[in-house]
Parts: sequence; structure tokens; C-alpha cells
Amino acid sequence: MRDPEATLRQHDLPVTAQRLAVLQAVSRHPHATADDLAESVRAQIGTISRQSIYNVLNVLTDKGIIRRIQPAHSPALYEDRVGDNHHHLVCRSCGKTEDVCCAVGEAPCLHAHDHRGFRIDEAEVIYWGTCPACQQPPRS
Amino acid sequence: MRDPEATLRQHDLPVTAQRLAVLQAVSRHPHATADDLAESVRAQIGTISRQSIYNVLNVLTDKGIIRRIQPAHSPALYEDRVGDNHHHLVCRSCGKTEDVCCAVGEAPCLHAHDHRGFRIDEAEVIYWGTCPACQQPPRS
DNA sequence: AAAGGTTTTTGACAAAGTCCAATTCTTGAC
DNA sequence: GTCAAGAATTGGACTTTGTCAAAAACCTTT
Repeated sequence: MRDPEATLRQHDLPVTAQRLAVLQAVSRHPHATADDLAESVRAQIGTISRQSIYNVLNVLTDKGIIRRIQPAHSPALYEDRVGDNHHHLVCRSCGKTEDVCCAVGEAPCLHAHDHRGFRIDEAEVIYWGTCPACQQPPRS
Repeated sequence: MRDPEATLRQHDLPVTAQRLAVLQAVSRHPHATADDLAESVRAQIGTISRQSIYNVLNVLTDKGIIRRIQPAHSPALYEDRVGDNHHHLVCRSCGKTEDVCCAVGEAPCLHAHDHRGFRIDEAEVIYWGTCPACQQPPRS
């Protein structure tokens, strides 16, 4: 995130310390939970209420400034990287989450299409597996 | 589901009224929530505890007899149809959920592959959009 | 029919997030 | 710069979805 303040203004959002800090925290910690972000924000500006964390994350998500992903068995994760329709790789064992580019060229990811009368606007893909660390046998 | 009782026995699960009823309810109501299923089961066998609903759904899911899907902003949904790696179409507005066959042939859905050292075992795809009913303008 | 192990039930509990009213802050006009 | 108006933040209670644990009831096998 180049200029968080400008980003807020561009979207007609009043600039507050909480919003700046949350936005920077999301930028610094991709795939963090609301709780993780609260900790990071508190380290930066002292205190913030739980409700504000959610308020800010919700408004930023609604404006499309950040993106929310919600893998099963996990609280929502937030990321900075929007508009490129990338997907995610999630470790079933430890929850480690990584970005992954759309694996099959344009379809079905970037190409919105209709199906059964549904107007489709997004294809969300999560690849489930085991990360390198969790593939290691536990050692004595 | 042809023979719920046989299915349970095939998986070494003791046959109970609760399990039979839950299995039949899942079969009759694809994409239902645990709560929906509880209602359906109660209509069939009178009463069942909330915990049993979860116990049964969990054991059936673990055995691969049913499948759990967890779209964002929704409690978990359960379905009967397993092993064919189909995907889902979800309406952002009303939550209506439909099955959809893998849209791009074999990849990336049925073909497990590795990426960044992750051992991938499943590609979960959710198509988000607006269902036909929710596309209608509200009428007076 | 009885023993043993599994399920079911009940009730408390936990995590993630939302609702609401009161307070504080930001913005834009003067 | 100051002030008013509207927006954001806070704190606390609450909701939803699901799990934990112990006691009671049940299913299978002998």
C-alpha cells in the first residue's frame, strides 16, 4: 500500500488513525485475522476497540480496498492484494495460506460467465493441501 | 441414498435411529444447514439433540459418506453427493446454492498437483453471483 | 440375555462477529 | 482558526455456530 491516506480519501472515507493503522497492518500482514490485525494495530497506535477493527475491515472490504477470504475452519483473513483475482493455497494442518495465480489461464477465474441463470461475478478457488513444513515427519 | 442402513454398516458404524434419520435428511435436502437438518430429523423421529446432529454430521463427513461445504457468510452445508468433485454456485443475495459440474474439464479440479511444495489434495471452487430470482427487480 | 463399548443427551462453554447507544473525532464552511 | 454537523469509535451486551465433558441410554456381539 503506497499511500494509505490517499487511498482513504479516494474512496471518500474520512481519515482516522484507526483506519490508517488497520490498512497498514493488512498491508504488512497478508492473510491475517481480525485478531492478528488488532494486535498489530495496538502495537502501532496504542489501543483500538474490537468493534473498530471490524468496522474498519468491513468498510475497507465493502469499498474494495482490501479483500476478505474465509476458508473453512478459520476466521476471516484479509489481504491487500485486490483486483487480480488470484487464489489461495491453504494447509489443512497448520492453516498456512499462500497466494497462487490463477492456474488455468483465463477460465474460469477472470472470465465471468452465466450458468443456470446465475449472473456469476467471481470464481473463488481454494487449493487444500499440506504445506512443506507439515509434510516433514515429526522428529524426536 | 439407496440404503442408509447398509451404508452405515459398510463403514463400521453402529446403526442408530439418529444416524439413519440424519442421513436421510441430508439426502432429501441437499445444501441444508445443521439446523435445517435437525428440523427435518425431528419431523421424522420426534426428537434429537443438537449435539447428536453435530456428532452424526461429523462422523459421516469424516467417513466420506457426506460432504460439508462452508461458503462465506453461511453456516456449514451438507450434501449427499460425494466423490464426483463437483462445485457450487452460490447466490450472494439469498444464499441459494446449486451444484455445478467442473467447468474446465479436468483441470484444476480433479487433477491434484503440487505447488510451492504444497501437496494439494483438493481444489474447492465456489462461483459467486446472483440467482435468477434475485435478479428480478422487486415489484410493487 | 448380558457385557462392553459406542452413542446420545444435557448443559456449560468458546470463538467470531454484530447491534446499539453514548462519546469522540473529522470535515467543510465561515 | 473555529464551529457545527455528520461520521467514526467505543464499550457492553448479545447472537450464532459449534465444541467439550460427564452421565445415561443404546447397539452389537457373544
